[in-house]
Amino acid sequence: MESNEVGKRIPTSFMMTRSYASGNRFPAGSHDCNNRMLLKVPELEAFEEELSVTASTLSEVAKLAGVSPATASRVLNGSTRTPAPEIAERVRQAADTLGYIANAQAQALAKSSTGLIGLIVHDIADPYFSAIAQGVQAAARQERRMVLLATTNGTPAEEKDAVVAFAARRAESIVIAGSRSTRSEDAHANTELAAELDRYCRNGGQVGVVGKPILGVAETDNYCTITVPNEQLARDLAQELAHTHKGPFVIVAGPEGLATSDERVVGFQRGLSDAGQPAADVVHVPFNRNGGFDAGIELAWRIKASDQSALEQRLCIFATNDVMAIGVAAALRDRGLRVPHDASLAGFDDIEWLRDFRPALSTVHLPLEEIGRLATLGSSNERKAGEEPGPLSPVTGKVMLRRSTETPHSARG
Amino acid sequence: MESNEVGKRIPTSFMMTRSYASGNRFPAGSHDCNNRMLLKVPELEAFEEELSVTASTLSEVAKLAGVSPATASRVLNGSTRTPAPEIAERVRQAADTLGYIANAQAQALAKSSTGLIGLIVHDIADPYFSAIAQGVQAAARQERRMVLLATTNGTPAEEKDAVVAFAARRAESIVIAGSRSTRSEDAHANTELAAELDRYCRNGGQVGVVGKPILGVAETDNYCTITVPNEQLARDLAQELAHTHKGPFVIVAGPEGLATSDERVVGFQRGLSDAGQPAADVVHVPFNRNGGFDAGIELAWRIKASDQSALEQRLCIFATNDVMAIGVAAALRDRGLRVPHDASLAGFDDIEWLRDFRPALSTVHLPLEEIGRLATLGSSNERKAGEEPGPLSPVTGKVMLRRSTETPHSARG
DNA sequence: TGTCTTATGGAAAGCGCTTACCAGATGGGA
DNA sequence: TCCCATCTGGTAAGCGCTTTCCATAAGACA
Repeated sequence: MESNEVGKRIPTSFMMTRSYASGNRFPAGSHDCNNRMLLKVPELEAFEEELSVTASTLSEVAKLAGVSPATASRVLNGSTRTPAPEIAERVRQAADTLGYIANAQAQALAKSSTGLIGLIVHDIADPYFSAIAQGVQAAARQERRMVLLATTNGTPAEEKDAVVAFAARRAESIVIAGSRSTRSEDAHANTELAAELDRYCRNGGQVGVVGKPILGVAETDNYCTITVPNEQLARDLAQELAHTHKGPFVIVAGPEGLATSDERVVGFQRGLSDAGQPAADVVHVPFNRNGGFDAGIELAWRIKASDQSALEQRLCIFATNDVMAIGVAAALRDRGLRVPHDASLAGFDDIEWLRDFRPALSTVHLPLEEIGRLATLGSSNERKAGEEPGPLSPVTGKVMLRRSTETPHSARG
Repeated sequence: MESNEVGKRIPTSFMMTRSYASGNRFPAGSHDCNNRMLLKVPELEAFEEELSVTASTLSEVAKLAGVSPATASRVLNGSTRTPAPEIAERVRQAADTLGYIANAQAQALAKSSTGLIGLIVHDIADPYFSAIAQGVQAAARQERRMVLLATTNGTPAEEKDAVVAFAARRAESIVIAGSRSTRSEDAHANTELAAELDRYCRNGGQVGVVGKPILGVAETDNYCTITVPNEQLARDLAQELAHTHKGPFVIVAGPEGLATSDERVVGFQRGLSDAGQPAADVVHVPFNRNGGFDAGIELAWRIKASDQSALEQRLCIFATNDVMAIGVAAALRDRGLRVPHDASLAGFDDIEWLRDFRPALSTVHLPLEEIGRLATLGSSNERKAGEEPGPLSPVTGKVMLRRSTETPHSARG
């Protein structure tokens, strides 16, 4: 195929000018200051189909409809001004013929509103986060926005990267879920995250945080926190458990410095103390199923070493989240111990898919999906007129005592 | 506050010209052909902070660095041309001072490449999908792209909407997971979905489908299917089960017309027939936990009505996915029946978080995360040079026989 | 019939970038 | 010393839209 160098200087001959664009990739466009390429007529047929290779543009539609791009825009993409019905129909027709799909990027640039909302989670495969994601997604749909997803493994550095990426994409709001780390080795990354978030807010971005506010971010109107009363709930849980459980308590917690876990530990201890019980031992392990499993192995050892017939020696294990609790349960089972027969076990979160787990796990119910929804809505511009900027409708949880913490009727044997 | 009507006709007085943009929302910009607004000096201080309200632009950086935007672009956003080190440094410095973050929308428009990948799932809270999402996310990160998420509840109509939305955003590829529906009431929506997908492909978009190719989409190079050998695997499973199980089989399937489920049903039946067993009864329920539960209630009834001491009457239940199997298990337990004591139970997918479920569920392992990764990579332009365009590295599953299908040693009682 | 207001379509600027092309500078070889 | 190839930064066009402003047409009213 003979193709001339592209250039506006080349005089248009009888050859047809054709839309070329960058190869045939989707987001088409070329940057020859003149993106028309010249092809010889004989070759034309072969490329007939490629003609449509470039997504059609508003002006193409306009041209086909015989109107100006302004008019086409007005009819196709809602505006205060509504062109005459007859014209509108023609435009719509043209758009249909061409299979026109507005370029959201261009619209975003022109209107400076992207309809994007960024979601940052530790791990989308974790049921805790996927439940929240569900809520975010639902809220986003309701507001006709799209969600951009980023997973970070819980490292502040990656969270920062995600914030930057979202900021670059001009997401209108960012929802960030997942416990903050207060560990010293994360301090630097945390500061950077805060700075980035802060800048994002100052630039008008809205952010919704699930859990603790991120340290160092100015609490502006665009900064909304969905506070989960972890401490209070853990305290409630401990108190309720202390009611029936007479033996020692052990807490299987996440790494020290993981805010959510820490809060739950503190609350639980406080609850014990309220009930006149001695403080619980705390084991720190990774904040996931395997962490729980490892802790469970340890504890199994301890349980076996104790006098298993003495009710006052029976252990009550509190894992700071459900997934860890499951790990603990698996480990105990693996070691031939039974819950609640040989030990009580409680978790936190009330992950939905655990409802069929047996023994049914005592835990603290958190309305995860609702939390996601609130964080999204809270970080939405919709929430402007006449609402307090503070933590909107605080999330409430509920202690759920189930089988896993029932005290066996008789002494164990 | 006194503010004049904006307009270029207003002569600049001693008043300061200030960047205003649309409110103080992030993706700033205004369309007064002149987006400078005039504020009286006294009011100025109050808005001092807002000055930075508009994210800074490349030209601002360029100006500050005393270079042209072209140069700034070249140093900041990688190009073949690298300006002199001294200049580059100055630009970087300026960018830093201004807290410049490139506007990805604008870049996308100019470069016509968005780095976006769209993911369509039925339900992100479903562990099956969240596992796939995990893989997609991982692959996306690897290719430095971002994922846009859409959930559809499995309805083709919403899937179509999602495709359109992604096309509008000029996502470079779309990964679509979740069973296709072949039900007649979905036929229309399916056609539309196919048409949309087809157009998307023709426009150069890449699509990766998990499971069955979508009917009616031309199989072009940009269309990649990650085929899951559902039928074969279900067949394998049936054969293995038939080895030890002597009683009747029942299949708890999703709605008729759900491709994935249908395939598994067909495969299972074939496996039974291979093994010389009569075909299984099929119960159709929703393709989720509750569907399984309902079916389980039914089956419990049937089990109880049968002679529970006769091994030849013992039921083996195959649920076409793990989540349904869990529902069945829950229902049986609810009715006082035990697995595998009173019936065998098998699922499909090998959802990760079921590993701690007891009795351990026999199932077919599918590398879900890998599937997500493959679908993403497969629909990536990276996969261009010298690779077959067909279904790349077919996914392989594996039958996992576990406790839930063990035949009790003695007759039941 | 003439003037004024109100609708309506179009021209064009601009959103924030990238990049083809250009012009000026620099250096090497003849 | 002159010419040419090479390098570098800048200029400006253009990505695909939206929206302001303008011109014109159409009524409204006196």
